[in-house]
Amino acid sequence: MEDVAQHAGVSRALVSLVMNDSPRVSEKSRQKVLASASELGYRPNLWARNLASGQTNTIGVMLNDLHNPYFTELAEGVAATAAESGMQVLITSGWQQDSGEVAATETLLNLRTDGIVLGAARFSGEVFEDVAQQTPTVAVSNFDKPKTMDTVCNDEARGAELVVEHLTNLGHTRIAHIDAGSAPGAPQRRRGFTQAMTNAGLAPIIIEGDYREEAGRAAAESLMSLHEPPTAIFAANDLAASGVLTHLRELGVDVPGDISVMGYDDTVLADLGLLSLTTVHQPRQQFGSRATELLLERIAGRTAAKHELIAPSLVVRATTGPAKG
Amino acid sequence: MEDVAQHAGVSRALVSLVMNDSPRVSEKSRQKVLASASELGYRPNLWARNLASGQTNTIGVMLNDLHNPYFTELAEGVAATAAESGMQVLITSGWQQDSGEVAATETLLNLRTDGIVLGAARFSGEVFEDVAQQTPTVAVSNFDKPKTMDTVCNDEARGAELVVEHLTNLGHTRIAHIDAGSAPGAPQRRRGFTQAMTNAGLAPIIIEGDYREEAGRAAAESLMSLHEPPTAIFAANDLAASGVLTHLRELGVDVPGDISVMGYDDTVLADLGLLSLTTVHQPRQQFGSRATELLLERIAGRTAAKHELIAPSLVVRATTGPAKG
DNA sequence: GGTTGAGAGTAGAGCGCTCTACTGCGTGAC
DNA sequence: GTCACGCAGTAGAGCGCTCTACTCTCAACC
Repeated sequence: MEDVAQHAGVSRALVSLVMNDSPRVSEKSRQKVLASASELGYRPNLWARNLASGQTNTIGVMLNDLHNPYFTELAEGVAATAAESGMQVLITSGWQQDSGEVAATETLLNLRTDGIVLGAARFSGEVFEDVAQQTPTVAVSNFDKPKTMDTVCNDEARGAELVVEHLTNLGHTRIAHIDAGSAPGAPQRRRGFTQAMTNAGLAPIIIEGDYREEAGRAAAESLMSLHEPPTAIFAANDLAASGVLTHLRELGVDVPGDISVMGYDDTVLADLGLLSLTTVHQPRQQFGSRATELLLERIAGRTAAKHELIAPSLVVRATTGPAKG
Repeated sequence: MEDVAQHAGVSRALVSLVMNDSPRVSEKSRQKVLASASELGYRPNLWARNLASGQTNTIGVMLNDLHNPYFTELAEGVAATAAESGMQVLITSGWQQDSGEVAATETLLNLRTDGIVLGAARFSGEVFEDVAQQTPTVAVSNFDKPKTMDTVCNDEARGAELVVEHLTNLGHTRIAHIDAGSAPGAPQRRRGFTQAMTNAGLAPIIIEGDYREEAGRAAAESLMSLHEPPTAIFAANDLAASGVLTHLRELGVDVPGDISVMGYDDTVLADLGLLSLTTVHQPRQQFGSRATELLLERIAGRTAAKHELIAPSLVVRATTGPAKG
């Protein structure tokens, strides 16, 4: 910077003004400085800039896992909205471990980003509430409503309701849900399912499982060996639904002629030709962009906590049809 | 920091030493400082630390796209290897745009990370060679061998060779390849295929396509309407292979009884029960970790460029079998 | 008792920038 | 001719840390 100032024959302060697009600079000196800068290959040192200005113009995003499209689409939403307000985005990942999440968050905290969007899988409340104490924070997750941060989450109950509505409209009454125990989102989904079934005057059938394909396959096997198998299966997620479809195909059961199958999440799998899975779409990017909007509000000074639910939508493909008979 | 020093009754310098685990500190004052620090909720400001120390202990990773598991697994490899040497990893994404890639790289450059791993899709050589001029750089991509940076890339030719070997061993002679034009990796794959076929004394059949499912479906349609359809199809990637399988199922063609199908990449799709696709596995994490090793060497002072190929491997599942007849 | 030296700690400059308060200078009003 | 004011630019302190060079203390040794 010193060099640039000298080369252009001005003060360091003026270089700084130019680099920050200040209006207080005449066109002539702006050109002069810009020319010298590019000639000398000068680029402002962000560390120094942020240190001096006390703000980083950066939003930190902590994601549980980069493999999971759920989280990366979330990040994409954050990036898009952040870009609109001229903010940078820095991503750290917990690589699927709780301890990694904490370390990754710690990194962001040390970096003094203006705010943090948490894409944590599980919510170790204590830890993260501590974070929220120190910097504006918005969490995208399914958990309680902490006072120190905002939350954005999928309306899982509504999602389960959409499933039940769709299937009952098709005339199904014996509907089974493969649940995923205490995995993220699963309890809410299960509760929503039970509620919606009860409201419809139907008896919910629930079978244990998890979010993996093998679990779907195993659950389908149990369900099909029942005295009176269900006519529709609502899997924990798309991957589990894939397991269900695999097993049904092996049995020679026609989908959706004999049995309807639904997934959840609307991942890339659901759209494959061989699956064409009817499923529930979560607007993941919207989670990210809404979270960022809330974060910007917080950075601007709001302190009261907001908690928002975002409504999912139904995507009908080829695995659901009228109930048989 | 000032506060901590005062609270513990020591100098700022000592606090700094404690925070950096210096051996020059007595156990007693270390405890004292640590206690004060946690009591006051002090955490070192990374910006200031890096500014003062002139090094960041951080590796930057620029990825073309976070959606693509190829890139995220690459990042995972980087993170794992970087962690071993106590380095932090910061990720930026180009969100699938060439301009985004440049901007994301620029961010890392401004951040003065100790080095950069480039996970660019296309290689706009000029731009990135410029980057490599300014900081140690390793690229993971399929392109030429620039002098200013190291490269790690998949041995696409070997991958195609594996495919041809596998299929010819099963007795196939009419093998078609759906290519993906000039998409990343595709030309190398096509060349490898042609070469391997020629070496085996067979005539390569090549049909145009791309990396999407629909392209696979369309290509399969063309191939099956040939006077003498191939007995094996090697798709551009797993997604295209899925399109092929979808079309073949609609036609009632038995896979692998009538026709064998192979994908490429070994993505999560390939392992789905309904696909069970024989494919070629790219050790993506290994790309990342090897790239990081090379980067660390460069950071340590090496300047001569190294260019490494990493060998893929065959994953046999259920879509390939002996040639009919 | 004096010297040496290792160990523990400190002072203070400096990293590369921003930002507040200030200086000149030219212009227009009276 | 004088004063006020706005514009362009500058000086220099300070952001929170590290790091070099230094001091001080105390134990060991001759």
